[in-house]
Amino acid sequence: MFTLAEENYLKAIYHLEKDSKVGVSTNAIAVKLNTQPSSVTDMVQKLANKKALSYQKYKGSLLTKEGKKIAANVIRKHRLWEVFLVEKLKFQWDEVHEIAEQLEHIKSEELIKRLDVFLDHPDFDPHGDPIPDENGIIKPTEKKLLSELQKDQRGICVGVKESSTQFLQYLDTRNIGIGTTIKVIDKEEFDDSMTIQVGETKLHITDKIANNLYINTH
Amino acid sequence: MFTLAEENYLKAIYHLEKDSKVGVSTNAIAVKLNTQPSSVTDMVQKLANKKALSYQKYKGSLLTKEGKKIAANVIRKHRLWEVFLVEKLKFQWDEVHEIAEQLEHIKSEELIKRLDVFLDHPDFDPHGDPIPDENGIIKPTEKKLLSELQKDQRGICVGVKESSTQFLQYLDTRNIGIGTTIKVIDKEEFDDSMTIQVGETKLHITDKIANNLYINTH
DNA sequence: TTATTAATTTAGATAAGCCTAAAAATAAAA
DNA sequence: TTTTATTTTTAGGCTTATCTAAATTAATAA
Ligand SMILES: [Mn+2]
Ligand SMILES: [Mn+2]
Ligand SMILES: [Mn+2]
Ligand SMILES: [Mn+2]
Repeated sequence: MFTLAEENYLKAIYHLEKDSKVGVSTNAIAVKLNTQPSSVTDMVQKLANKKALSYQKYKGSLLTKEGKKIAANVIRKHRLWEVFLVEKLKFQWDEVHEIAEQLEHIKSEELIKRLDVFLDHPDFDPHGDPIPDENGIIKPTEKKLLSELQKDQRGICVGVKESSTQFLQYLDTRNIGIGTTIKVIDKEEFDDSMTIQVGETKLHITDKIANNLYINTH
Repeated sequence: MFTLAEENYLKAIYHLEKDSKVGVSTNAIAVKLNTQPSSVTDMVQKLANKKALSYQKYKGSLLTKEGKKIAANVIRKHRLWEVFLVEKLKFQWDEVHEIAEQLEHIKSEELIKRLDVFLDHPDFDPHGDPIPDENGIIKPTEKKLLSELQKDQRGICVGVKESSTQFLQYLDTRNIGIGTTIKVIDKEEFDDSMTIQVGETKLHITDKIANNLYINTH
């Protein structure tokens, strides 16, 4: 059994591991969890004892198979609850993360099984993030950043990379959401800004925006 | 703000206070929460500092207005979640308590407000217990114990006093639930057992059963 | 009313999860 | 390859929520 704090560490390390094959640094974990590096050292040593990750002094941490499974399951719960909050309780997509941070730690296999059924086995959360299955498997999806699109290319917005309230509300006011069709009208090489078409309206966006929107071009 | 542990103490004291106007004894709280009396002393002193209850050495504890409000709100959340689990996720009524014990501590006013709407403002939980409103008010309901009924009286089962899995499953196998009409066919003075009619079938029950079923005779 | 028993509190520990400050190891720069 | 800077760990503390054992107070019985 893993405590709430332990689950949060595993989840953080899971997200940080994503790209790098090399050990996740103690400092990176500390930044992500808003704690001190010394606290992280304590905890990763504990998690190493519990076989949830492998850890070598000064070399960082890597989740074990077991650790990955725990982390993926917490993420599964987080995202299923977010779907529930948006689909059933009619929350906005920028309001659900904090609550899901709490709900993801509720312990009951049966609860999640039934929630999944109740929500009709959703594949993605309200931010377009994929929901791992019961075994922690995430099926890969076709998507690229809007910034990677060329002039005149079009696609459907399938997710956000950032999901801060600020960014989500920015998108809301511009009528951009999951499912929205976006076409690149023009790209400015100098500052990587672009003009896009959303519905009837043209919009000029900075690279920061274009780097945080996932698009499916198929 | 109150911690999970503090909320559990307040809830326990709230339930224990129900009848007695006198202070709730330290030992009673310890028994209810399955802790040692010394732990209770520590905690009630802390809660007294936080103005959630009044406490005098050797005299027990009594919730303040504030303490009662916190407790009632936790109970409100517990019962709303139980309704959700049974009505929406199709859990049995004997399966929901443990999960609700966790869910009751999720912190979000908005969540509960919306859950209440989603469930269509239920007045009672799956065990027939009343759900306090946003102000912690519980409207009094007409009910008496089945054991208080006289021969030939009839009524509708509106709640259970005990709600252990064992008892709830006992009722399930005998087709007794909230809403079931029960008629007293006969009462045995010697051991307080009774014969009751449930649907087409007659059933002989002990005083222990009759003392744990709430009946509305109107 | 005194002696005994029961209830309650205090004292002192422990584990989890965090912190600050100092020491040690590694990485980067000169 | 030294020196310097950065990262990471260790040492020592703190808070919350527990516990056990001992002391104290209240209740009950003789
Ligand atoms: Mn989220
Ligand atoms: Mn999300
Ligand atoms: Mn319950
Ligand atoms: Mn209930």
